[in-house]
Amino acid sequence: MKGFVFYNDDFSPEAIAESGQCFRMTSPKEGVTELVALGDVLRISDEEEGGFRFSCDEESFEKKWRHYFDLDNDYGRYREAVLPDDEYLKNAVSFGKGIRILNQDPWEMLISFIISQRKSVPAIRTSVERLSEKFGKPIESELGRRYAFPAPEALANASEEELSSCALGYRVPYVRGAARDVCEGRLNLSECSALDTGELIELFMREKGVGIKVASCIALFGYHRLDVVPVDVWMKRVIDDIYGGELPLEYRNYAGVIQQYLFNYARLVGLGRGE
DNA sequence: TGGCAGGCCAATT
DNA sequence: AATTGGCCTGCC
Repeated sequence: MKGFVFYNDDFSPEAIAESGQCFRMTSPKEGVTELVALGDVLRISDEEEGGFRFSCDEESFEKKWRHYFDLDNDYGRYREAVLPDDEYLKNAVSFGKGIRILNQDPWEMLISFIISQRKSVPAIRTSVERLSEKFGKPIESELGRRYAFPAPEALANASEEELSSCALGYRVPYVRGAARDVCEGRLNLSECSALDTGELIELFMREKGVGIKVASCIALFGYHRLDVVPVDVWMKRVIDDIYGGELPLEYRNYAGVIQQYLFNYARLVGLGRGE
């Protein structure tokens, strides 16, 4: 059987797919996860004894996917550093073991999270998928034909009608504006990786349709700024209801990771302490 | 079946 | 500086 088998007990593709940080990763059936990312298609299947079979060769795993899934980072140390009396977070990290913060493409994050406002996760998936089918480059794979996330030029040159047909609603001008800024050099997505986190967020907030929450998602998921906490309605509930208005300062250097465990747990399990 | 979605913008105090 | 209404439309 071809592919490359990887062993790690702190890696759960299915948990990542449901964790709300990515929109093109799904589990068609138990033990199988498929994704389109970085212009490529990948399938991950559970193997015996906690292994994962990646549908790629070892070289592409080492060069591409190891970094994409942040597999060299030890998430155990984050979970072990949970404060002893922080019961809710203890439950959250235990429940969310295997979640990682992906290293996704900043451009895809910019557009995906502009689209995400006032949308449910399934609705976001629908929009991103339609955009890709309409404007993305086809990728022939063993899973069939898939479509890469569209290039900036493709969205910058798209008509309003074409974009509207992807269920973007009032976000059409936001998406097109951001695409044009990237294409025409007003927003350089490579150069801004040199900025410090505050400047990075500030820069993205200059885009129409990008506020503090969306900019924070771009910083965390597109630039791997693990100290950034995107505060959406769920995180607001957690921060207010569980922590009385502020996350403990002890977690500040990796608060984005803690956020991901908390967000995931609150959304999938609930806000009650005992749950 | 209507209300709600992982917000943001612009107008108004 | 802080508050509030309006916004497209898919999904449960």
